Amino acid sequence: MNGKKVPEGTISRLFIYYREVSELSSLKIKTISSAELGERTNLSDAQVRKDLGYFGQFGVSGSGYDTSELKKALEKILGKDRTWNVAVIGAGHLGAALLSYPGFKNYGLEIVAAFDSDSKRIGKKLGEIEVQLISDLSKTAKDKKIHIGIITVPAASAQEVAEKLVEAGIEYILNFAPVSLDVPDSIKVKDVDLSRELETLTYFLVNK
Amino acid sequence: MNGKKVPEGTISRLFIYYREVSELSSLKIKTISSAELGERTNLSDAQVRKDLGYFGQFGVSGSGYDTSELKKALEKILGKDRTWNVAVIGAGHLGAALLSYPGFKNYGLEIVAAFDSDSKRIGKKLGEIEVQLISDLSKTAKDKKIHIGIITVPAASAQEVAEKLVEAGIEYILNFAPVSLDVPDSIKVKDVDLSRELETLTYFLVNK
DNA sequence: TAATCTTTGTGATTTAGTTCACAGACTTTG
DNA sequence: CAAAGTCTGTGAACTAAATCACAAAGATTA
Ligand SMILES: NC(=O)c1ccc[n+]([C@@H]2O[C@H](COP(=O)([O-])OP(=O)(O)OC[C@H]3O[C@@H](n4cnc5c(N)ncnc54)[C@H](O)[C@@H]3O)[C@@H](O)[C@H]2O)c1
Ligand SMILES: NC(=O)c1ccc[n+]([C@@H]2O[C@H](COP(=O)([O-])OP(=O)(O)OC[C@H]3O[C@@H](n4cnc5c(N)ncnc54)[C@H](O)[C@@H]3O)[C@@H](O)[C@H]2O)c1
Repeated sequence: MNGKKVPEGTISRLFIYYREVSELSSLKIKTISSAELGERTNLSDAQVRKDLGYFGQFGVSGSGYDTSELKKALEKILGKDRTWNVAVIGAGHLGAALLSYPGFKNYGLEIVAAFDSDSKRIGKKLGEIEVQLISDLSKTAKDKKIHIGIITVPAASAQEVAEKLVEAGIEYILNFAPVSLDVPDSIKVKDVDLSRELETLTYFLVNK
Repeated sequence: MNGKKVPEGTISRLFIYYREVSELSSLKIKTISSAELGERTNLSDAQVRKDLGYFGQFGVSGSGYDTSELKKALEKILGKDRTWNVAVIGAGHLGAALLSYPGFKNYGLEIVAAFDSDSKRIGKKLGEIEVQLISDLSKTAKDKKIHIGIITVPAASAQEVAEKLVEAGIEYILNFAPVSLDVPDSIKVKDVDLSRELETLTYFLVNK
């Protein structure tokens, strides 16, 4: 990697390239050009090359990228050699959908715990995970080495839950509640605001 | 609105401002400055002013924005005076979570139909919606004036479903499947790639 | 009503990210 | 093996978006 700052968009796209070359490699397709890879991912050839360029030189002039080598290189860059433990807070509809999704494992993500405040839900199994009382969060987070917390509680409880996650030592939060969370700078939060994604579409529907 | 092109990020943030001033207005808080509004939404005061500036002048020097007036102005800008009909394709875990979410209504979004290809699911009620066979899509889309389609089918079926949505005359797609969809330029697609959101977080976990 | 304070609206500046474009590396063809 | 063709890697140019910074408008104070 050269010294330059890597845009977050680049990181996100590397995961797309990774999926694509994994597929290609398993199909025994040996090489691919940046143009073809861009074609398959709806990105430009220049974008593909520039993104990879932040981390080194992986291609061969005149032929392109060796799929299995690029796959290996991306695994190293992206920390794909290990699994990340995740906790879901809020075992409602959305939490249940996430807990039942087997696909995360393929991406090196493992949901290892689920929490709720509603005593009626405690002890129930969702997927392979038994729902625990939210007060166990701190202890379980440490025991199970949980790195990421997903907030799927109602908006009104989200800030409170975020604070509990911070207290439990979790530094990365994926937040599905439609509120702006207030957390220390050291904590990275990503918001997934589904209503807003849809609403934004409607604007373009009106103004096209 | 002045003639300049409005960034998509601005549109998305307007919905955040809208939520906030709705809340403030209902709390009988009469005015708010860009600095305070920014504080509450984790955005800068300059960002707030610039975003609103694309659409006109809504503030008063020295005191700020009148919450109920700004709310009304945003309603107009954002097309909040009407409801948008939405269809969910794929009545599995994620589709079920979306169908059971009552919150969309508050945002002017109404899920009016759900489709699946699995005959075991047809006829079942999820929330208030009965799951229909995917072959009914085209007719129902027209009858119910559906504008937006949400894809919650497995990755392998997503492209096929996207084509059916296009065929049914739907122009806006929210895609949850982790694949790049190939659709005509006139169709607007937004991807919500949950695995990738989480994976992107793990990169920063490794490289901090 | 004058002086002071607050806050907007917006050009100018800065920062970030994408696309261009081409020299040079490697491959293929005849 | 030389000529033509392909494709990478990367500065340079461009585009988009965020932040700055301040004049002007209005509010507040005394
Ligand atoms: N379901 C959707 O499709 C959808 C769509 C858009 C946004 N969201 C957002 O996602 C979040 C979850 O939605 P949902 O449909 O799963 O809601 P839900 O009501 O089905 O589930 C919420 C769960 O959180 C639990 N909970 C409440 N307070 C808690 C606390 N303090 N600690 C621990 N658990 C607590 C509840 O007991 C419940 O089980 C909400 O913020 C919602 O706005 C959901
Ligand atoms: N559940 C999650 O938390 C989660 C997380 C990340 C990504 N996703 C993605 O979201 C999508 C849906 O996930 P899910 O967990 O709800 O899956 P699921 O298997 O529970 O549901 C998929 C549904 O789609 C239906 N289906 C399949 N092919 C179809 C077709 N051609 N036409 C109509 N219906 C069809 C199936 O019958 C099934 O009911 C997948 O692409 C998945 O990768 C889900």
